[in-house]
Amino acid sequence: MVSKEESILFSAERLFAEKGFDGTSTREISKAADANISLIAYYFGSKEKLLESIFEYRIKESLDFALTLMLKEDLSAWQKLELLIDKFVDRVRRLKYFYLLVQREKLNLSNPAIIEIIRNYHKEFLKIYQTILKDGIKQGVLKTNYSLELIHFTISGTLFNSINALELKKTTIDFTDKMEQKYYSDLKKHLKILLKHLLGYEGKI
Amino acid sequence: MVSKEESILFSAERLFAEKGFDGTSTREISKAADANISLIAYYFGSKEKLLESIFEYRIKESLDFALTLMLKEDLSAWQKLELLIDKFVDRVRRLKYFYLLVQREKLNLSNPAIIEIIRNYHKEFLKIYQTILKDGIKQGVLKTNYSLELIHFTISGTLFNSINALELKKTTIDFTDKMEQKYYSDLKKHLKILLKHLLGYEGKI
DNA sequence: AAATATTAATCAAACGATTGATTAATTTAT
DNA sequence: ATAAATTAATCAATCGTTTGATTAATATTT
Repeated sequence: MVSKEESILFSAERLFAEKGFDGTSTREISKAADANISLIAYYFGSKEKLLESIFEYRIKESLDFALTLMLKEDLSAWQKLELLIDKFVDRVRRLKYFYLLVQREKLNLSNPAIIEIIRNYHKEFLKIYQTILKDGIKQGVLKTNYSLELIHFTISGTLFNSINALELKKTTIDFTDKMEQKYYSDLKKHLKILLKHLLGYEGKI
Repeated sequence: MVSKEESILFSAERLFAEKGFDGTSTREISKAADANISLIAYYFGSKEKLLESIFEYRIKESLDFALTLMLKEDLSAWQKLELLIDKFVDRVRRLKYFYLLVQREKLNLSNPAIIEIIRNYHKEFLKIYQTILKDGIKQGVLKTNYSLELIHFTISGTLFNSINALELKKTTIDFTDKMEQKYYSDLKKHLKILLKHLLGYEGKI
């Protein structure tokens, strides 16, 4: 059972992702959540704060997702990178509405609280690369002084473009589970190849 | 001198890019364009059709940009790819508002006419890669059977992420012309390195 | 050449509908 | 009985669009 509060949050997340913040009315949200319109103000304060609540909700679970990865000390630097790719792709796939929303807000820059969250999220990601990379160089398995920011732009850009394109394809072509599965495994492989080249890894993928 | 019609189109392009279609009111557009609000309906029919007009206007000049590149038969396949990168980056930089708008509409999928334009644009781009690649393989300078679509996702994803991030950085850091120049030349270099790896080019960049 | 008719461009004002938000009343749970 | 959750009704503000009128430029007729 989801509470009305959660129902509003999840419905808004999907609608904001699909139609944009300004393209979604509070009445639409309340209808989708099967909740009275005034409950938005009751639980979240306003439509704007509802959007911020969505980010806070999703970001919270996102932080330790990366941290737990770093603690797996039995893995090599390259194995960690592979795991990072796999987990990150799965996560974006699972939370596709939220990450659609993130992409939208990245273009918007209108809500300062959300800009700050995104900025921080970006910084955290670079830290993860940094840590793994340092280990990798010490282990002698990675050799590079490539710009981590450019690498991140390439990885996340490829990931989001691919997933968005898949959703677009789905509107005209009937994708079976098997086809979608292959699409995602091809994508993961491609991302690993990119990292391999950019970080100078010479082992097997 | 720009006509009122052009003034409306350019103002709307900038506002739609910065604040989104739904986040921009017709009154805002008319104010920015210094034109009466009713001129939107007079020249374009509606707010929605104004958006479509912006796409038609920009797409028109975009098509022959790619075609003229293909006609330069004195260049090697790799030189064509380098030129493609350079020109494309310059173009996105010059028309940053329009390409912001394109990114927004890629997430939206609500206007069928615009979806079709974007879909077609994507297809044209793949054709360009295809043609250059075929030449490159024949010339023996490129060797690959890599997915052209994944390559395009990587190139355009990196490009857009980088440019968006630059705009975000500008809101806090004071970027000089020199710094921005370096940012873009680093980006071009990075995109060429990506292509080099993915297409199996072994010459100098 | 002068008078008339037609068109294109622009305007202020108003339209009905929808927006996010709030109120006060009511139901439900503790 | 008190507090928390939910509701229907209502608010002022803004939305995209349309209206009828006016001006200036162009085309047609006399």
